[in-house]
Amino acid sequence: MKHVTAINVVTVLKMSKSKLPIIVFITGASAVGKTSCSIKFAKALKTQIVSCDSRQFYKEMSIGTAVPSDDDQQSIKHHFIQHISIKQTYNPGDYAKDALDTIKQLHRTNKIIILVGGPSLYADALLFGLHKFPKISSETKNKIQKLYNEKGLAFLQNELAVKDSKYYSIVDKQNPRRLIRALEIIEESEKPYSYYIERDKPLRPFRQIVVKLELTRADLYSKIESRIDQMMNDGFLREVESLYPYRKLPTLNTIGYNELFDFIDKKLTLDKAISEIKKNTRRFAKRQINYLKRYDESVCLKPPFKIDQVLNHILKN
RNA sequence: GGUGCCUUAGCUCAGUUGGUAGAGCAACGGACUGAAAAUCCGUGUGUCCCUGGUUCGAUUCCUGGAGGUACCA
Repeated sequence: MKHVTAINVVTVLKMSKSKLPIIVFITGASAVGKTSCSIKFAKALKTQIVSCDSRQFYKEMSIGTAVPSDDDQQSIKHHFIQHISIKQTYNPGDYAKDALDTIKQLHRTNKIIILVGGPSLYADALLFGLHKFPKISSETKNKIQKLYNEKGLAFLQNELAVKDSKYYSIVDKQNPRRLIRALEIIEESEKPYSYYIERDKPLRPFRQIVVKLELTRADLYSKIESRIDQMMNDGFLREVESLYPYRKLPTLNTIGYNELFDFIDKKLTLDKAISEIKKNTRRFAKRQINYLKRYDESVCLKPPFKIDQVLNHILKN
């Protein structure tokens, strides 16, 4: 196999058949080593990093979300790290719009941009686009939420079955979030949810290379444990205490923060809270690994996560 | 050393009046188009400590071991 090193990146790009600029999406489970890998690759490619980590967006959260260190952020320019407040509402659609603007700018000077973050709806929204949906007013949100609170899941199921039987046949009927979302769209626009998802998705002006970082389950779990111990040493509890007044905000419904709020409320001992954080992070990692399976066109890397394979992939396709 | 009790899933334990077993937690698998570190769904993974006996059949009853535990010495 032809050996490609970072030194001839320029050559690789010239040889690449595709004229489109490229996004290399570095992803994988929690604690797999995405941050350090992305910095390493960004240095090799002399480019910048866009984050799609939905918890590193927030100014007020840093220890529990493992944001890149100041040194790392100084050595490589990062975008969408701690750019908004937990008091703002922000969703994958907002992010995709913002990030698309930034990426268009960056692609003027860099043919390759690094995107980094766990696999998620935020990453999907940016990389592959979401369908265009109407904006939901807070009145509609409150109305549907109230219906659910007062009349229950079965009522939502019946509503959706009547108003959008097509989507009803494929939706997860036990999941209130899905039903609420669809009913919000219907309420707001008087068109069925399925109408929107049948239309074409917006095209993206770049080529996506998905790079999955992989560790054995045992290695991943032990990295998760030691990372959480490190967070506690770094003062994670103080960070959570400072956010206690905002604990009801949806954004703070997050692994780590939840369990430490319970400790502050004396519902858990500190040891129990920490072991719960570890357990919930393991489960989260499993969900992420599951989600990764949808990216069938991808490059899988095992430690030490070298860039060669990625460059070869760009060359070959 | 003696006596009692215990030994069943990764852990804590239930149970089978003899027909090869089930809860909680953990674990594992999956879904997911604007709350996504969220939300939702599914799965029992087992030399029932070992040994011999009784029995058509023993994880269950009996013999003898082993390990644990409590009390007495």
